[in-house]
Amino acid sequence: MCYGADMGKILENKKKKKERLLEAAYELFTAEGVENTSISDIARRALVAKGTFYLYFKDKYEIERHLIASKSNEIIASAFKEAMKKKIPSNKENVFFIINYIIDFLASDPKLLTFISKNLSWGVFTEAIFNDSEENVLDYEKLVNVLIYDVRVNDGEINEISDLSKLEFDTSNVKYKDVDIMIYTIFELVSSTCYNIILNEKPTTLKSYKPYLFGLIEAILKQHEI
Amino acid sequence: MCYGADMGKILENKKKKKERLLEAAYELFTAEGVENTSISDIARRALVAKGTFYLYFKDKYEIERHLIASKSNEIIASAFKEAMKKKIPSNKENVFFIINYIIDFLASDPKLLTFISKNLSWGVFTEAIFNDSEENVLDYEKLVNVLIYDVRVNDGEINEISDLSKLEFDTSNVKYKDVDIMIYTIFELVSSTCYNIILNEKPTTLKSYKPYLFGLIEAILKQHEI
Amino acid sequence: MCYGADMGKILENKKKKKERLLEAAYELFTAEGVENTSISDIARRALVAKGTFYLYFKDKYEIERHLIASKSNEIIASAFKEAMKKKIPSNKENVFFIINYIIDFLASDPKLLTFISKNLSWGVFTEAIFNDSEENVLDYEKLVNVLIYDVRVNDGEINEISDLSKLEFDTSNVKYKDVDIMIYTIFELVSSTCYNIILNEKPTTLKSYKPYLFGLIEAILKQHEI
Amino acid sequence: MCYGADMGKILENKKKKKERLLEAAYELFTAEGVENTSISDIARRALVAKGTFYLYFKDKYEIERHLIASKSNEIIASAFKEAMKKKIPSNKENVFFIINYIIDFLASDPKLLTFISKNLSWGVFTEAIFNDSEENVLDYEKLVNVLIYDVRVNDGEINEISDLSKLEFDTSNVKYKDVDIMIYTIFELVSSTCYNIILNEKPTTLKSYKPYLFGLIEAILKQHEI
DNA sequence: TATGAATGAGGGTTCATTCAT
DNA sequence: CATGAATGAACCCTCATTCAT
Repeated sequence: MCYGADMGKILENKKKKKERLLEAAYELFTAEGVENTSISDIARRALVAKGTFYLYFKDKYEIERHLIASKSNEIIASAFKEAMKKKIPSNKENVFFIINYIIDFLASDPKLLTFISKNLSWGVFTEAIFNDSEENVLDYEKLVNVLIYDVRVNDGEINEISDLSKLEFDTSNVKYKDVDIMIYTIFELVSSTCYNIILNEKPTTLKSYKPYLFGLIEAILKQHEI
Repeated sequence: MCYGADMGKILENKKKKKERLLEAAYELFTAEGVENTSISDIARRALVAKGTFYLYFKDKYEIERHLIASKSNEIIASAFKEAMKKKIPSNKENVFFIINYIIDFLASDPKLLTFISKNLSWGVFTEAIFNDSEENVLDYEKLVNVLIYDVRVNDGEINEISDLSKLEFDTSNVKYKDVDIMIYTIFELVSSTCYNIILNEKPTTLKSYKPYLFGLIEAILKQHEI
Repeated sequence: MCYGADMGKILENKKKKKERLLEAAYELFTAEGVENTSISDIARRALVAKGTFYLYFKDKYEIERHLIASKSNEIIASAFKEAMKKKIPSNKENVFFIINYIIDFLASDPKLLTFISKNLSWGVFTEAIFNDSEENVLDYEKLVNVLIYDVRVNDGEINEISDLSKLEFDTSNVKYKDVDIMIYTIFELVSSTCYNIILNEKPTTLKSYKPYLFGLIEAILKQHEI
Repeated sequence: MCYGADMGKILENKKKKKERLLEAAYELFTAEGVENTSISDIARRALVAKGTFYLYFKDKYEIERHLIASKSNEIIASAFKEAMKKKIPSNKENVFFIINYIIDFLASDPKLLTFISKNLSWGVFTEAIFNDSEENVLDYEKLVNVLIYDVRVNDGEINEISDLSKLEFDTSNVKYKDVDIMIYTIFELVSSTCYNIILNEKPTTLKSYKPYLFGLIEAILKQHEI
């Protein structure tokens, strides 16, 4: 029948379908919750037959994992990009900028926050970073650099990502030990405390909480200073 | 269903049916997850007819809330009790003792940790404390005292629980401001960071993480010192 | 998309399934009553999976409405067709013929009578006629013509169905006012009185009741003569 | 235990419970519909244990039949009583008065109408009259007298109720044949036509319909005049 | 590839009925 | 007589998954 169409178009179409499924799923997940969304719903919204879903994803949870990974990376990558632009010289200021960027981003999109936070943990996060061979993968190495080192770092010297604790750059007069633990702690502190505060303004508002939060992050950095 | 001859057992069952349902639900929730547990499963495991479930609980989530509240309170209450026994004079030491107790308790019961952590947030926690008029209710007031004030505090002076931030006792030479935010932060920090560490020993072991954690708690306390 | 080759077959099959469901439902409704028939029963009898039912009908009552409408229309349409064939010149005789036809039809199929009479009211009847855009729809306009006007009526002149009371054709020397009320009264009288008489022969037999009934219908017609 | 109490009180209490159950059922049936009312609901509203229901009624439908019979009789009896009071000399006027009374009564209580009309047919009606040995039984004989004979009728002459067709009183100058059929027709005509008209004002209002209705009743009476 | 009709297991929920007290 | 906890069958409905087209 229609098999005379050129292959490029078909492939493009295929890609588009996956994209549409992801998009549809995201809209439904954020609006109704993952548990209240059926594969039928997703397919219907993507204007795709139900059976087609299974050509791209195993089940609802695979699409969920995809979304969590890509949405997280999206946020972090854009924070990272903005930080790069600013060329902030101080490590601490860089960390602050990035975290502040992420918090404000999530505060401006509570549905995304709800979706991400209910599912995202540091475990999922690092898993996504290291295991996902897809296009959205974040360069964790660079992230760390932006977060805690001066951007003038020599790239060539960091290639053993899984051994972050050994990263000790001399790019400023401050060095850190146990960088992975440090990042882990910051990540968990920020995500867990901000969730309620953004969504319910409890026990206080985001604005009035930030001084405490950044004070603590400073303390975490100090803890790991050598 | 055939109950056999022993009437005493029937009576026992009647009295403890709710207990049995809670117990069965807890076992299934921790083993299979809440979403993968059906009311049928719970009833079957509790050796009770499916319809009987509805005599005690509205749905799966009511039983879940019950369990979260009671299990949390159990832990916190026993930590609190132990702390009382010790009569630790210093506030900081008290806080450290209680948090350490809870962490070790959860580390010794990973199933409980999985269940609690997936469901417990500070919001649920305080809700449980303030709204639940059931038997397991924790005395939040005393908890706060144990956590941050000297135990010799005069109880009569604290009765406005909802205005925790105004509690400023002169029982030690240290006073705190924004106590609710302080507790919130500690709670979220501890629960979110310990989850992965206990269950996966990632990014490090509990033992090696504790110094960082308690260092941070100390920083939080210092932040709120007046 | 392009798989339209055997769509005809699929659609035909679908139509058959709907038919089977309707048939099964009808048999069960007449034998056991609507309230005593479950969707499971209907699906089982239609040799179809339970879930399949929901592909065609929202619930038991949708199928019931379908059946009432189609069965009623079937009867009335065939009465109407027969009357057309006869080319009876007198209005009154036309009305008598049609009503008599319907009564005899129902008397010959008590199950249908039970089903129809328990559910059919004039409200349902007219609703079916005007709102249902399906294949079984009766041409109410023509029905009215056959019932009370000479069949030589010029169709073009009647197109405002909702304003039946204004239909006043000069096709015979008799005109009627309040035609809708007239039809309503005849409909209700016939259906309510015949129900017991056909099913129980109480308080008399159908044969001996007919003179009274048709005498009354004549009186109704006379009431509305202008 | 309480078996020392006098029997009168116990019996009275028993009667009260039955009464309460009937009352509760009526309220629920009219408000929610019979099918949407459970035995639990009835018992709860009657402030009686669920098991107690079964001491008085076999099931929901027994209580329904009770109610239909008693409510119908209530209406008819009060119409009858009012007619007696008026001492209307003419048969026709008597019939008109009673029917008008009933129609207006039902029009003023649509919930009762819904309940009665969905269930009441002439069959149920006469069954109730003849089979029910309870307190609310209507004196059908007197009813007929009031409806179609002068009230000065000699009671002694009518005692074969089941042979109503033989009742031919000389109390006015008008005699009727086939009285049972006559009453049947009037009953069915009135109840079926008034249902929609009262509840939906379709196809017209009650007020504007009455002339037609009473015209027809007059025609029915005339049909049976000897 | 793509489709969407069909499936049927399994979930939640209700409720008439029983029965030990 | 009265109770009401317990039962479990039966209901409705959803939905992941399959498969012929």
